[in-house]
Amino acid sequence: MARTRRSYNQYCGLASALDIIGERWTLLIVRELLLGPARYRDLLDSLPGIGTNLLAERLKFLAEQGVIRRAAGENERGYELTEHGERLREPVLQIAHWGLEHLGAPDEGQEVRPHWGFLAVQSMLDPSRAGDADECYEFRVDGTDFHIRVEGGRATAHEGRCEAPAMLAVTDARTFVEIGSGNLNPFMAVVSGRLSLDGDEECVQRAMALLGLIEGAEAPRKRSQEAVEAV
Amino acid sequence: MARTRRSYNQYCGLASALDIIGERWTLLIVRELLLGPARYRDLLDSLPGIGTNLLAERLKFLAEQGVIRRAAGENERGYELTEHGERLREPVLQIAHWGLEHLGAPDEGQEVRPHWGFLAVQSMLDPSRAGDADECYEFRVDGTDFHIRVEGGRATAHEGRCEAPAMLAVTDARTFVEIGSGNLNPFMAVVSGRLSLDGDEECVQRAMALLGLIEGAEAPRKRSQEAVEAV
DNA sequence: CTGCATCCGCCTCGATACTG
DNA sequence: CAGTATCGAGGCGGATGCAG
Repeated sequence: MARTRRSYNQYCGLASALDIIGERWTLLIVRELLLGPARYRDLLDSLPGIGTNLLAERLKFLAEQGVIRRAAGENERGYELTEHGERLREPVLQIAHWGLEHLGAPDEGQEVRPHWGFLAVQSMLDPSRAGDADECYEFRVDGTDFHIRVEGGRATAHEGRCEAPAMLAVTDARTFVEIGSGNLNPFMAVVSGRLSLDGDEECVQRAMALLGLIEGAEAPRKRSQEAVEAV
Repeated sequence: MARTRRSYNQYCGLASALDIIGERWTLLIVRELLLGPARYRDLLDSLPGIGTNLLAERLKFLAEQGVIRRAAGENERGYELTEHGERLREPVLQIAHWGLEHLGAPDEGQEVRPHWGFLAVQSMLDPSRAGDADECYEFRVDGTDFHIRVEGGRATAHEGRCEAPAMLAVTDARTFVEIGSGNLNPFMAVVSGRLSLDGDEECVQRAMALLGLIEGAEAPRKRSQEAVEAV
């Protein structure tokens, strides 16, 4: 007897979306796949506490709903987002950005993964702050490398290193996310030796501004795009 | 014995956000408050199936976390979003927009509320499509009125009616959301008498285009703002 | 080893009854 | 009207088993 899945039974876009991605762990699975294809074991490792059965069931359901698919690549087996799932990137990044403010100092027993730093950077990136510069900033977080490329007034995040970065930041995942959360000032982190910053001073300033880490210092970050207003 | 709240225990913005707004019903409560302050009873009515205890607990927790507060207004008692909660508007609207595609034809037993139509409009509004026009479009959905004002290249949604609307749409909530979901063509709805459209033809066209209902017809809607790209 | 399925204790959820 | 208290049902978390 096919168990009938729990639903809000509301004819509303949000309720419909939450029927799909509103269950426990689901958006965290999407988060992992936003950072690239992943195998079953990778997902288990990045989601400590999830039951193996739950992960399997979530994956199957998300595939049925067209949010993810089994990666077709030869030696790149595993799961990946479909285009439909990929369209969750923007809202999920914005929610991640919102949630950064709720992070306090890292607690014992709290898991951290270097690639979450990559996610944090993507959520902090404010494209409207990209100036006329044409340069890139590289980050090395616990062995996971990524960079931001500013080009033609657009700022984009990419995996891996880049050539001739205008700024190079080296740190551990915990420190990186703690800076993003606003609980740790990046320059304090340098002073305490937890972060290494190389590059021209102005470039460093631009990189920090691009991530909303300076200029407005402790003020709550706010995305520039206020698309819709309701009164 | 203070019960320790369930948490993902991950030092990550998204996990932190989901610890707050990831539980069942929570984002639907936020949805209701995005549409304006509401009393306890209003929320119960708009969230059929929620337990009274759950609603009370969610409200208390959201207030503790600074997402909502008890409305201070004299005769406007109830709950409302804080500024912090208000910053969930953009991502929540985008998720609602994403979920619209999953809505099929309205099912028996599915609840509909007129103000969800207002939400759908806000999620469908693509500000980049606002042209040079200076006009407004009025909607009357099962007695709930709202309008879109296009002015100075910006499109904003508002409650209530407007003066001299360039377009007036009158329909019921179910039909309205069904059109937004892409399952019902607005002109077919007019033909079948479920929707009444008044106004200059060009204005109607502009209004439909603004909501992504024509031009690309059945193609999946897509927000114009691709803020961050990851490769 | 990967990708699940099964089983079980527990906690959250959903519905109802009850109180200020 | 605005919640609190209570309790059964079911989803979740963890351990284990098993097929490819």
